[in-house]
Amino acid sequence: MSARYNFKESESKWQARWDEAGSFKVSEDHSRPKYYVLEMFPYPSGRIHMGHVRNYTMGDVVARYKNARGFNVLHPMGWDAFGLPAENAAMEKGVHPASWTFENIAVMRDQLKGMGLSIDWSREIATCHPGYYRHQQELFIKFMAQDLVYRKEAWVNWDPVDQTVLANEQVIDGRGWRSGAEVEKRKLSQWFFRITAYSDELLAALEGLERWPEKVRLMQQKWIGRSEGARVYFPIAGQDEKIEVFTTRPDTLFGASFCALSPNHPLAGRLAEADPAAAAFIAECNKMGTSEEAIATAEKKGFDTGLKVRHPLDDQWELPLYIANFVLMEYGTGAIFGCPAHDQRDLDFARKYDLPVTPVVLPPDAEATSFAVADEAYVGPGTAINSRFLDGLEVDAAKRAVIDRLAELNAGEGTIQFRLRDWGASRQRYWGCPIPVIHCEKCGAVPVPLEDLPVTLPEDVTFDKPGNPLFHHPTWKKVCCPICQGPAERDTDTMDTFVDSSWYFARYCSPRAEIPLDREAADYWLPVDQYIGGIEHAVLHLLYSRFFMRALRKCGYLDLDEPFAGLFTQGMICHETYRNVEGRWLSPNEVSHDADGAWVDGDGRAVTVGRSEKMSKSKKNTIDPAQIIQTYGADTARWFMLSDSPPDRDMDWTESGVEGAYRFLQRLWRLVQESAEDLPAAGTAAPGQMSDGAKALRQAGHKTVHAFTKDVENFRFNRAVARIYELSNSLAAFSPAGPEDAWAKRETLEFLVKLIAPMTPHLAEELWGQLGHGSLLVDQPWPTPDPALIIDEVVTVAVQVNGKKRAVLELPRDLPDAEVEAAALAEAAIQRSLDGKAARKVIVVKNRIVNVVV
RNA sequence: GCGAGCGUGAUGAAAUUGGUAAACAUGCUGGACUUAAAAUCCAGUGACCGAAAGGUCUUGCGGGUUCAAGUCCCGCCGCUCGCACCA
Repeated sequence: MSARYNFKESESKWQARWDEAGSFKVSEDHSRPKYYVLEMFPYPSGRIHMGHVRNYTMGDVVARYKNARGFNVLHPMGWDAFGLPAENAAMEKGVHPASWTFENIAVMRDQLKGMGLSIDWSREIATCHPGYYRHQQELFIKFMAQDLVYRKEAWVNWDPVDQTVLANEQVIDGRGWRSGAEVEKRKLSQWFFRITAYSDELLAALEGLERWPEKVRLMQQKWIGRSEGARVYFPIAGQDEKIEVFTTRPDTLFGASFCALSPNHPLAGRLAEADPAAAAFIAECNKMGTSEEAIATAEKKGFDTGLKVRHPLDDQWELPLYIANFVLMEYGTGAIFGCPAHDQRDLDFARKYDLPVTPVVLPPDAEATSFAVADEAYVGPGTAINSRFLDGLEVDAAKRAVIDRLAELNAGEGTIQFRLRDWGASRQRYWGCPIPVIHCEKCGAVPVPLEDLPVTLPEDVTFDKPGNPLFHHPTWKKVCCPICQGPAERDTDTMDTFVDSSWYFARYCSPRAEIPLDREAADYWLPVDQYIGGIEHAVLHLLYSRFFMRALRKCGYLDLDEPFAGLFTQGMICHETYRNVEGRWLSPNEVSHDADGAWVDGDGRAVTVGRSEKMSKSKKNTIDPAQIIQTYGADTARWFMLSDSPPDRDMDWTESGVEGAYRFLQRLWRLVQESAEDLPAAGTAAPGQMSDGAKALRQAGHKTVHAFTKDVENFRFNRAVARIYELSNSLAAFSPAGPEDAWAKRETLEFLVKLIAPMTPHLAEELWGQLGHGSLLVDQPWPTPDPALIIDEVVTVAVQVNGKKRAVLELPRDLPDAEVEAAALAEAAIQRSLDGKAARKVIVVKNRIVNVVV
């Protein structure tokens, strides 16, 4: 018997045992309820980071817990393996993206296995493998047939550094989400997923996602951005053309004083061809930055086209038509009507160009004769004024009335506008899923016949010039048209990597199937019961996946709307930051304490300690999990990850915290070592008599099982960990007075070991063996507390006088209120506080508190 | 600007959802063991007054509701995140 727990030996031993036993391999089993636990799959960057450790530890706790509860648990792992970094590595280091990626996967797979995760590795997938992406190509073709994928020429966000198109979701503050380069506008022919076909459904179904964080649902709701309003037509005076406008406030139509076009509006473009001044104005608008600063400070500017438009409800009424810098082509129709009295931007614009400001909504407490708008537009509720047939109507009624009238006159109609736009998914990159389409001059864009899939990536590519290596490849794109057999060209774009991650969770159900999804497997396992990952995917990945589910349904692959029934978003891992005297960032292992306890760098120079921030390479405040696992073991890393900080909150990684976790696990091991010999044999029946101390210990054990279980169910892992500390303190303080007491100790120790099993599985297996069991703990059921033992017979009741605690009483549980009151008033400390005064009122809260009011 | 969240000891945090504020841990202080250190074990640790018994104060700030407020309501202050010229 050694004096210390040898985690290295133990961890590899148990990992091998589980592997031999096939403990985590699962298949469809209709005799048991299923549970699908999934953590967001990693990008194979080369090494796992602390965020992975936290993510996969939490998922593993859920998976192992559900397994012990008798569920058939699917817990798979794979690789989000396409993407730009592989191409960057190819350019920088001259390695092929494929070999770079697969080498990274090999390293990271070993690292993850070292964590002791309960993963069914037989289901591993990599999105860059033809065995995966060939099915994605099939899906793409099926989507095309259902009109869920289409091609159009569009203004796109062009990242000049990465030389590729970005989706709107990937443009952050006018910059590429990956490169950080300022995004340009370009017009290109692109493939789009028709996500807007489901705008309404994606929005409405959010409500049913009860096990999703409110925050994420709200973000998606805003992103989809539904607004009700009207489309209104303004005929151009003297021409046979009309301007189409979207408004959410058709009730303010009689307050209109101008119309304005976006600089990118087709009509604006035509005007610019004839008018150099208009062209100059548009050029100026396009130059303006899209950064948040530029937008916030931008002045409203317009260019008077000289054209007039006629009011849709009064053809004698003409309004000036401007081109205005604040009108977006991407939203609505790219044209607006301006009602300055009730829209702040319109008001700013009207003041600058001296246009009329007519109030048409009267606030509830204002006088029609005196109400006027000065510098602030009125956007609140009220009744219509100066609005002819609408006068006197409330805003909502006025909206309905005006929409009816517009419809009668063929001058407009009620409509619903979404902010969400179709998902542009073409990328001018090599390391992605090739778009399975052939372009033929005669036949157009022709899908590759299914029997010709996969369209594989050529291996002989070069990365010596910017742009798309597939496009530069000498032969790859030259093919025959599948329809007319004439010369044709492959589409040389690849799919956005978010396509890969939009259905991988479904592929895990039948990872080796010859078809994209095996219907039976998908029906059994889906939806994912618990999905866990970072909040950064709140919109992109989670919205695309929800769309994909519906698209798959439409193509007949499965019959489900929502991919993720439960979602948990974890917090980030933070660490202190360090800078040397020159202000350069230093990593935690470049700094140390000197003799006086001050931080110094390797040369003994002073180091400035900054606040704790999200671990990042740029600030060099990362800790390598591999090093931690090497030094302290996987269980310590896992235990610390779950301790202290609530899982949805950011947590601080500290050396002392890890050491504390390590010491505790050692302590648990010693606790079992020291007790094991004196315990009755495993499985011995409960004795009749035991000491009060032993009874109290049993009670503590059963209560802990009860509370711990609830904590795990509710993702309160930090609280669960604290309960283990409490129970182990009780155990350490307990010394059995005889064999009956030792039985209680065994029961409690076994509870403890079973409870920690999902969190520190290797140590738990080891201790289970030490307690004399030959079975694998991973096959043991979750413990069940005795309901009789989780209720106290004696309760502690606080007694207050006027709300201030004056005494604490130990009373039998459920004592009648009158007796509790009598006991409280009889207490000396209470009598002293009352100081002879009579109680005016006594409030008794059962088993909890008494408040004496004087 | 709009929306959401948060604010509790030296620190990470608990608080049965309106009922004993600070569980558990880290750190720190003292002690035991040791030639010494580490490890381990024991005790203490919100602030103030007091020798003690005990008392007073305390959950960002100010009000309110209530027998009772960290928790509910109103108004400020601060921090974090998301969206942002969305008609």
